[in-house]
Amino acid sequence: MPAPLADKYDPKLIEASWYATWEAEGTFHTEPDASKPPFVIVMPPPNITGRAHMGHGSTYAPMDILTRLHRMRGYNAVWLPGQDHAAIATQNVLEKELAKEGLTRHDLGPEKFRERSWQWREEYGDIIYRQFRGLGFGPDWQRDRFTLDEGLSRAVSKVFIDLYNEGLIYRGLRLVNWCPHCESTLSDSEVEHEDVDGQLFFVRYRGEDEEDEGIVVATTRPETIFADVAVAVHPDDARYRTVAGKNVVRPLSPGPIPVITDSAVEPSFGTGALKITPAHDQTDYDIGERHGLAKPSVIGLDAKMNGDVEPDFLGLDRFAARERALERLRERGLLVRADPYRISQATCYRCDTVVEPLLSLQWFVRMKQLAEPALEASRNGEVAFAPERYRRTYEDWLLRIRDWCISRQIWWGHRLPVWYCANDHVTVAAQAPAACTTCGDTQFVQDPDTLDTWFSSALWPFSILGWPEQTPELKRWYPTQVLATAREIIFLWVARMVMMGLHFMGKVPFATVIVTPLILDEQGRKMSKSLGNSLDPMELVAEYGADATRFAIVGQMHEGQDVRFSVARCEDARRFCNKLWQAVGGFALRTFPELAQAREPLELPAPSRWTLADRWIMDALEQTIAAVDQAADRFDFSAWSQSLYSFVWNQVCDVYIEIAKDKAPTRAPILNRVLGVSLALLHPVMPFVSEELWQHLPHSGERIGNSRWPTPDEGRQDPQARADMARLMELVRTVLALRAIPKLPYRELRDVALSGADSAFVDLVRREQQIVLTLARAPAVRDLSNGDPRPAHALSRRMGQMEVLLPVDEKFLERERAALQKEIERANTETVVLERKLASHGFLEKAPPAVVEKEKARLQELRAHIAMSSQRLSSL
RNA sequence: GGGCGAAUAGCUCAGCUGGUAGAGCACCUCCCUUACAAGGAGGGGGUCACAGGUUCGAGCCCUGUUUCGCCCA
Repeated sequence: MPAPLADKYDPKLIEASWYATWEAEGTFHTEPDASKPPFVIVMPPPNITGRAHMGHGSTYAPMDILTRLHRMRGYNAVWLPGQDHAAIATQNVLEKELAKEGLTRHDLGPEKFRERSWQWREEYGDIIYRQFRGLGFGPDWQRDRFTLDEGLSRAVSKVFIDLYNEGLIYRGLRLVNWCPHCESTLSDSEVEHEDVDGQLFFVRYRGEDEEDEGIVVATTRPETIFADVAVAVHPDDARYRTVAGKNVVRPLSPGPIPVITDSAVEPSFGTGALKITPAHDQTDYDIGERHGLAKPSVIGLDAKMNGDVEPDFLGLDRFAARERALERLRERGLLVRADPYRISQATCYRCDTVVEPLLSLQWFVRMKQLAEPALEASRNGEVAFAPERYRRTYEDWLLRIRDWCISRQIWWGHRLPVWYCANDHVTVAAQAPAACTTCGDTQFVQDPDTLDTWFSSALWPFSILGWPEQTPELKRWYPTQVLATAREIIFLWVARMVMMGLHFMGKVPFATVIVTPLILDEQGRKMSKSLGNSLDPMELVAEYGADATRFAIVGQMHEGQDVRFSVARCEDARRFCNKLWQAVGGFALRTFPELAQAREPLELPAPSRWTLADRWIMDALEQTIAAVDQAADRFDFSAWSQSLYSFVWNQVCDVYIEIAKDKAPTRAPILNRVLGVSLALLHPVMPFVSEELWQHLPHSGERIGNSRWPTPDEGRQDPQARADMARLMELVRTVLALRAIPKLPYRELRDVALSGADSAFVDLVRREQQIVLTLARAPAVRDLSNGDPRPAHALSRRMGQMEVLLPVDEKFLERERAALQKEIERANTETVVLERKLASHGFLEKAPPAVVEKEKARLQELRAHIAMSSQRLSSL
């Protein structure tokens, strides 16, 4: 037996110790088991430099919840953890560390830098895992993998080689996104676009003839004029018909360049004339290709000016060069004007540096052929999205997909399995070949570049399972069932996993992608370091406990809708934990010794012996089971949490427990069942408090996490009990509302009288008197229909056809007048509306008869109500 | 510029296939009633963003507009 339950709920006393117990017992560990259906989730690998943030709450908590749920449902459930070497992120973090020592990574060189990276991982890589434990996340830690592990590296190498041999990977000179700070290429998906205030400059390109005014071109990047090879206009643009085909003079590094026509030019932008700089802009590159133009470059990898520029520009930073270029144009009288303009600026997703498009020889994956099956898999439903709308986001991207630049000039990561001989012939192989097949040379240099981290991430769902080895895990657990992820990586990660999964495994890697919401601050803004509005989930855990933190986050996750988060949610969630704690420990265990002593669940008495309250709470439990079970299937974590919150609080605590204070013999076993099932339904969401309380109640099995998930059974519903109880509760609420009249002393109440009640209700009240008396805290309830005199002074309120009376001292009646007045007013306005409705021919003829009848009955009732209340009022 | 989402009580959000609106928090009043003051009871508060339309009837369906957010270009 566990130690007695503490009087007060304190998450610190239970969470860490339960986590340690579960981990030691191997609760989260699973072997492939063919006797059960699999339920597998691969964890989006956090960066080794990562720290838990609220996004982990919204993304990882659902995975933890679903894994725990399916374990309880009897699945072979496993959540596979792992970490990502996150090359660019790690490099950025390490460089900051090195800077503290006054060093750059170049002082160390690649070898030492890689050592430092591994060392860093050893020291700090575990931090986020500890945080995950603190949040109660339970992946199968024994299966932890790292993207740079030997096995996963082999998978990466094999995929590269296979794709190369299939002609799907190639090396080419292309315009790539270059981050001057990271000193590496970036794929299109790693570039972020942000609108910033800038200027649009109008620059004159004179004609070759001195007299010729030439053409005015609008540009945001005058420093690239040196690399202009043409000016382009739209072929249908009447303004430029005469200039097209002639030459104009480049205003910096003066020289003749042609005016060409291309339909890609947008005539409404600027002057409708575009300067063409193929080496520094993607659109220009495409136009240049079409017209066979040269691609001179004037910006280097260090983002400084080079190449064919005017001498004083050499070595100048690109932004300084912009200023000087403007100055120069002004001097030459060629700057026509400058307009304020919103520039869509491309920045590096890891360091925010403005990205420079540069011409470079890099490695690419040919995407079209890989994208097609991935598109088809979505269209035919092999992979589904929740919410469904993200299917289009995914498909649209695949439709417009471009080749993926995968070589990075980062030092930490998977080296390209590419070898160059002395004559620069390429061999793609895991190991350096003995001799070059082209020239027979035997000296090889491995390509110094590494692969985009997302390249290895794309293989995660099968590399993590041991591929290319045919492991039992791979056979049993691929494809997985669910992936949960933030929407910003649908392209970076999800789509690429689908492509690679289909290509190498022949099956989509997961059946359903849950796209989790953004956690916003109270004002609906994205949490960010620069705004300083981020919440640290670990601080929330310290303050409110992991259960409350999880409940607070997940309790708002409704159909993928973004979540405005405030700590008030945590407070509310913690109150709920406390409420549960008190219900189980403070009430049930203390009131019923058999609950504190029994080992096995108390046997439920035969339903024939259940009281109305028993039947009612069991019916409510049944409805809750159904609601939660369905919510879980829809990934509606909000409905899941809210159903339990209101069931436990409003039905179990506010009503059933009050009634159970009579200690009738059925109460203990019913409470045992109701609380036990509630805790089980709650366990995936709030693992700790549910386990602790469950252990103290009679239960079967060792751990709540391995107990059976409650399943709905319509046969156990009891609509009669539900209806009877609803009527009694209405009476209770009416009485309570009456006695809440200010200044009415609590003990003033003598009894409750009913006037005009129907006999069925009188019977019900007589039978279940105790419920009314307990909940309304009234000494007695009596029916006046058999001639009892009406009390001389009473507060009264109508309830349906009848009237509820509370005899009180005359002095309390003053309030009654106002209350009645108000009631009559309300009833009158409603009557007017109803009368109008019932006078309408359209309504009578076209509305369903049932609706018409209902409204008629309602009107009748209202009229009676008004009559009675008016009478009361005048008699006062 | 394209796509998607949101707009309902002071705040955060529910409201399933159309039948005149709900919860939690906050606020006000009362109550330390023997599980819980991290509690209990009651109460006030909403022309459901705006304008049209469909319908007997619209928070819900259709069209347009505005504002905010996210993604893509």
